[in-house]
Amino acid sequence: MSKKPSRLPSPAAPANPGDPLQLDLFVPYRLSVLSNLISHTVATIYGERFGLAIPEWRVMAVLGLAQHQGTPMCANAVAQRTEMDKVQVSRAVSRLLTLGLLGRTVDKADRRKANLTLTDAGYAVYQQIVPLALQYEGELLDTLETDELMMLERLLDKLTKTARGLSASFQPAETP
Amino acid sequence: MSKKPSRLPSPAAPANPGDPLQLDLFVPYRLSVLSNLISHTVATIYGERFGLAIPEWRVMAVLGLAQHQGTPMCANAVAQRTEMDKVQVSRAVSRLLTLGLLGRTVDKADRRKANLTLTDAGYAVYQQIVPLALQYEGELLDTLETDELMMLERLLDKLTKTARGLSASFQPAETP
DNA sequence: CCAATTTAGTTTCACCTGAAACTATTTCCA
DNA sequence: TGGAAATAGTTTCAGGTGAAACTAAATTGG
Repeated sequence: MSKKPSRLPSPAAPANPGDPLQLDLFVPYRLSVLSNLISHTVATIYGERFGLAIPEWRVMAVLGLAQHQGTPMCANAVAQRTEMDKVQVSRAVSRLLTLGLLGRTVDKADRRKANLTLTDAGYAVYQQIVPLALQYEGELLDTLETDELMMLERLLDKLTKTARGLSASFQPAETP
Repeated sequence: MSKKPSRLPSPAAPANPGDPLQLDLFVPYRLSVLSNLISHTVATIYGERFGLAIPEWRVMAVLGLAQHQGTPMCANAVAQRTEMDKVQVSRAVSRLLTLGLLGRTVDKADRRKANLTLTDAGYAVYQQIVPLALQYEGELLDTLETDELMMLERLLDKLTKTARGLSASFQPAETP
């Protein structure tokens, strides 16, 4: 008849005033536990075998793809692509430079920018990590049926979009 | 004919050697972005209005429920319930004690333990936060259809279970 | 019984992290 | 032009965090 009863079988939500909240039914909490669990495992894999932390791996991941496509990237572009902030990228890049996995060349046209590329050593590491990462993802998703996998994709997209909206609406934004 | 082609429409997974990995199709990465986005917003809400960080709120959440059920809890039980480690719990508890939101009484029978309870002030804060938390969750999930919501539940459970298994298998476990 | 082990919880240490301040360069526009 | 504002990237600072060491109490078994 009407639209939809605004989440009837709702997760944690009795939503009657005075009702308690059960943490392990609370979606933000559950997502956080899941995400931390995965990140921890993945960090262990990268860390033990390659001495890389997740931010470093992410930088390499986007640069590896850029390399593949022949498009050099500057730190700022990496930051946008990875959704990390520029401080994190700056630090990850400097560690990767020290490790000799990255090269940096100041842009001729705009000397504030520097193009980042994987060195041969960096690309070799990249080519070792990619299959490991995909293998982990594969094992994680292996118990899901095809329809569940499709829905997971869809849910990640929808929730991320909604969460972005809520983030913006809760952090009022400055009006200078 | 056979089981299932082992994730055909797989997310990030071309899985052919040499193929690149596209970060924004990689499920662990996407989950991390989503979870961070949500945690950040939620932390802002709790932080601005109550001066509480997420670990503190989690401790209060489980103690609030325990209170509701008349079951007092010690720090260790809180740690298990929240999936935080005991260090984190210890710190959160001591901050909450300082804020006067928690009371602690050393257990008569086992003087290593201490029962933790929300003070009246703590319970008052708890009762203010719960609706805010549920409201945030509600808004986050509001765009989902009923079937999507049910699938979300199921996916969180399945993935968490699988991730736990993978975590164990990647961190060999000690054999003393 | 009492030494060895286990358990509850705290402290230490070394590192990570985000926000804000800062430098260097470029762009904008009066 | 040339000074104000914007942009790329780094550094600083003030916490937060986990692993490991530590304290205190309780349990175990010889």
